[in-house]
Amino acid sequence: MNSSTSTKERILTAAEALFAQRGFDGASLRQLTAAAGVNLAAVNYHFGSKEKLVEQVFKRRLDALNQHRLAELAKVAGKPGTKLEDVLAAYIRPALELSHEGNGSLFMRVLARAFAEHDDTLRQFLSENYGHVMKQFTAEFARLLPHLDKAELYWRIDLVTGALTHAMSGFGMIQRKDNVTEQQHREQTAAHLIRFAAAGLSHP
Amino acid sequence: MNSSTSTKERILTAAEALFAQRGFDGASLRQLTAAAGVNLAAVNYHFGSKEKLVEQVFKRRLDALNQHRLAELAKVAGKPGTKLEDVLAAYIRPALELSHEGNGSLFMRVLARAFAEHDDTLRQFLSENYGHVMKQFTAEFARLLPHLDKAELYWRIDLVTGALTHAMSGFGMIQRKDNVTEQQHREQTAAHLIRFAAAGLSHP
DNA sequence: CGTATGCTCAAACGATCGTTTGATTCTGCC
DNA sequence: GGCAGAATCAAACGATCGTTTGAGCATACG
Repeated sequence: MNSSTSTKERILTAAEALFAQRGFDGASLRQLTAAAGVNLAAVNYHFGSKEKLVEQVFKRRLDALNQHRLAELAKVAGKPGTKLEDVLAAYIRPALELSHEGNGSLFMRVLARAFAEHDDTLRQFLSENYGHVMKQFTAEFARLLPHLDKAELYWRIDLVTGALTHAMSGFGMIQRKDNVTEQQHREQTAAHLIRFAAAGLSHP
Repeated sequence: MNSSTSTKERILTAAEALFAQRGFDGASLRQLTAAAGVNLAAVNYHFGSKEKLVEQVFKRRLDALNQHRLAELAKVAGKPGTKLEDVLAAYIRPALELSHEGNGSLFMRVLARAFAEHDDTLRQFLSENYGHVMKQFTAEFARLLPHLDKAELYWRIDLVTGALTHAMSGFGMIQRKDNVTEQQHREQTAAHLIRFAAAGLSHP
């Protein structure tokens, strides 16, 4: 049924890369299928439409991300010794580590782009996949920050998410230097982000 | 030469709104000119091309934003009594207040979208318009945070910018309630952001 | 008044888009 | 081997895109 990698998988990988570079509208199916080495009609045959393909590109990565995040959260949630930094690490590290799986760093740009596209159907799709994850994290944050009321906590988590999204997309001034590996850079980013977020979350 | 508002101005205003809703690629010149009440050919006549129009949409707002930011910074930079929150206010408030000028809130989405689009020419354009502003703010931050080395400071400013961009675009969980005006909501956002950023910037 | 200039307009151009079609090739099973 | 269904292919479809064209209208100046 498959060659070394299936047509479907090759399309998803090429789509992720091309969407990251050119955007969802900017990347045409002709560029996409050419990069994947498949026929133009393959996308509509396997996915039904370009829009469905976009959803699948997201689903493939977001399912893994959410699973990873919740697994890390489960290790520390509710435990007596848990620190704020531990929960932040469970929230932040899986997102940044997504770039370690093949071509995952491109997905970060896709994700950041999706946030900006502000497309309602896509936004709803993300909300459905993110909703229960955010709920669990918020509950644990609330446990560790009992002096904050709910509204105040929501504000601060939102700002943390903003900083994380920004850092994930790699748009900022901070660029990886040639003498550090991508993994080292990611760990630096995570460490900075966790300390920054912890200070921003817990200040009186 | 002009009607009540000139064709050029009507195009710019309609473009800003439509770009925010549909994106740069998603908004067609036919939708745009129809919304502006002008002829289809007017865009190419007055701006030369769609791409030039995009640049002008940015330039109109970014010039005002940079001017406003630098004016606020000049009030506090180098002064002995200046607090970190004062510099952050000069950095953050003009960005959020951009939404008070007509239809300015739509521009925030356009800006956030431009960050995500990652288009190199647009990125370079933003860098050229932002570069000297960031330099001046960074210098003042460095003065008030002498215990941070340059690399550490860059990291933290980058994260602040991420949180600001996120808050500006209004993508987060935090939505304006019906019982608060837009101005009140913007001031709440600014206050939260400044305190959050101050804690994240100045932590040991 | 005549004319030059700036602007607007309907119409068309070529290009590219996502999608569909129908024939062809590949694959697994009896 | 032969057949059924899945998969791939080249080709074309209609729609929409940004841009260009050339005629028509307005305004200002001699």
